[in-house]
Formats: sequence, C-alpha cells, structure tokens
Amino acid sequence: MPHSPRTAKEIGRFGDFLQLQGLKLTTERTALVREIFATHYHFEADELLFKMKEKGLKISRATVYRTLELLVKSGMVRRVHLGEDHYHYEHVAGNSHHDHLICTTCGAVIEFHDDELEKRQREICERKRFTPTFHNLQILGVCADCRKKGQQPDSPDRVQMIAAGALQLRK
Amino acid sequence: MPHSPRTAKEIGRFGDFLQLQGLKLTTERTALVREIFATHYHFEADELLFKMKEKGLKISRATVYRTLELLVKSGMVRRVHLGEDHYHYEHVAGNSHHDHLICTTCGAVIEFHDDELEKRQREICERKRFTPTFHNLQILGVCADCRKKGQQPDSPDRVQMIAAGALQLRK
DNA sequence: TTGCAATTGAGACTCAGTCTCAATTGTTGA
DNA sequence: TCAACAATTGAGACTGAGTCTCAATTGCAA
Repeated sequence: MPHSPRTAKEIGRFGDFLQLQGLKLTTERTALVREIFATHYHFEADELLFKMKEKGLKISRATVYRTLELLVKSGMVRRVHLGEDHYHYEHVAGNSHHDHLICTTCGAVIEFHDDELEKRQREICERKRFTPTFHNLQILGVCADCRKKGQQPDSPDRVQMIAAGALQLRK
Repeated sequence: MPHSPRTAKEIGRFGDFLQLQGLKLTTERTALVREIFATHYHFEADELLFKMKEKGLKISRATVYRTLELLVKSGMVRRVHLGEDHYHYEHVAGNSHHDHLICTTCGAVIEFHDDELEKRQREICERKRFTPTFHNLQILGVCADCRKKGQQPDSPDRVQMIAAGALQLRK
C-alpha cells in the first residue's frame, strides 16, 4: 500500500483516538480517513461510499456510517446541515469553528468566521441565562459570482423551503 | 361545526392565499389550519397527523404534508431544524423572524431576536459580496432551569452530534 | 498462536417524506 | 340549480438516508 504523507497525520490522530477508546484502527477505517482527508472537504456519506467502490475498495454502507460517527466523536469530522434534506460532512483541519454562506443559485458554500458575531451570541445567551456549547448558522442567499451573472435572489418562500431542506438546491 | 374565533383569522388568511393561487380551501385544509393555530407551536408532521386521527378526523399523511407545504409557501408556517433528525414546523403568528436557543438537556426551545446580531450578519455578507435572503441560527446548550438543577453542559462532541441531528435530545 | 473482543458485510429494516392514480369534492358559469 | 371539470383526496406503494442484526472475520495482547 503506498504511503500517503498528506493524510498520515490524520490517520495517526484517529488511531490515537481509537486506542484511547479501546477500539481498533482497521484497514477499512484507515482507507476511509485517507479518502476523506485526501480529497473531499464537504461530502455526503453515500458519495464517500461510492468513491470507495470506485477505487475498488469494498467497504459496506454500515462501515462508512459507523466510521463517520467515530470521526465525529473524535472531533476530526463535523456533520453539518447545508440546506438539503440530508447530511453533509466536513473534515476539521485542526482549525476552528466557522459558519456558512450558502448560495441558493449555484450551491456554493462559503465559510466565514466572525469574532464580533460570536461575541454578540455570547451576550444574548448571558442575557437569557443560557449556557451555550455549540452553534450553527447558515445564511442563504446569492453569491457574488451569481449576482454578476445577473441572477436575482430567490423569493423568500423558496429560500425558506431550501433552508428547511424541502427543496434541493439547483446544481 | 363549531365556530373557532381563535383561528378564524388564520383560516381566512390561508383561504385568501389559496384563492390567489386558484386553489381551494377544503375541509381538510381548514381542519389542519385550525389544529395548527389552536394548539401547537412547534410540532412535527407526524404528530399533527396523529392529533387529527385522535380527533376522529381522517386526514391522510399525504394531505398533511401537502398542506404543510402550502402553509410554508403562504408564509404562515416555517419549517425549522431543531436539532433532531427530522423537521419541525412552527406557525408564524404574524410576527417576524427569530432564532432558537435549544436546551440539549430538556429539549426546551427558546426564541430570541436581536437586531445587533442581524446587523452584523448583514455586514459580513456585504464584505463577502453575498446577497442574503434568509438565515438560520441555532445555539445549543443548557437552559437556566436545567443549570439550576445542577445539570452540567453536555460534552462538545455530544452537542455536535445533536446539532447535526445524529442524536435525539433527551426528552 | 491462540483466544476473544472488536469489526465487518450483507441485507433486512425503519421512518420521514413523496408519488401515483382512481375516486371525490369545490367552484364557476350557464 | 346543475353540469363540468380542475383541484383535491386517501390508500398504499415507493424512496432514500440512515440503522440494526448476526454470522463470519480480523486485529491484538498474552
């Protein structure tokens, strides 16, 4: 099996996590981590399953889902809603929290992080005596490229349906 | 059929919307709107289906989903993610946009609205040349009541799983 | 190297949500 | 008032992401 320096670190990190839990770093898990961290950034579970099949690695749907769950638990992968009716995953490249701008025209996902925004959220929580642990913000709209091409924003009710996962994004 | 003043206005509004689209205000749709606006605030589609059955009104699953879709289009109902792996709906009482604090301990959903936060979001979009139409913010954590009862915040990975809909909230 | 818990794959299963189609209903205009 | 006909409905088949089961397999520690 060829050595893959790009993903060796992640495989090591996952191995450490598994060991701590008394779990094993199997060939299937290794192959999945390699695939996830080598190519994809945002991806879907079934997409990953398909990629593995394509590469001739027979890994069952159950194993894919089980491994993703472990990766989420280890903090190396996050499960996110991106305005479709099923989940997306994104690998966490050691870097920190961010939120998403989602273009309802082309499906582009733009990440951002803003300290000011986070601070204001903490203030709101304080006022409500609420102890936050995690948050989730998606802003839907039309990206700069699509605006340039003359794309008008979608109607609010369409966007609302997309936000709720009732409509697929146009791809 | 007894007259229900509490919901007459909403039934009227929905009727107007339907008429504009060349659609009909049927007895099933009327019954659903009455149920939604009389009792529930946040609810699930199947919960609504069950409630109707309970009341002896035989309304099919398909009709419930179809009517909810129309209500979302009319703007009278919103579809929201509340940290579970299926949708929730909330009726819009003529009032405006809000976001959610979700307690991962008791499942409580606290609404809030903050102009400062919205303003900052608009600024971020401007900077990214993104034209927003809608947004969606959930903050997960532990509510004041649960803290008072000595409940500690969930671990970040558990909350992340809840946020992503992979775990059910403890009810 | 053996023993055994952890892991795997195949496929059955779940469950929210969608679709189909024949039967029914509401509305419009004569 | 009624006929005509499009919109609507219900029953149940279907979908598709995700979960579960269980017998067979694998990795690791002694």
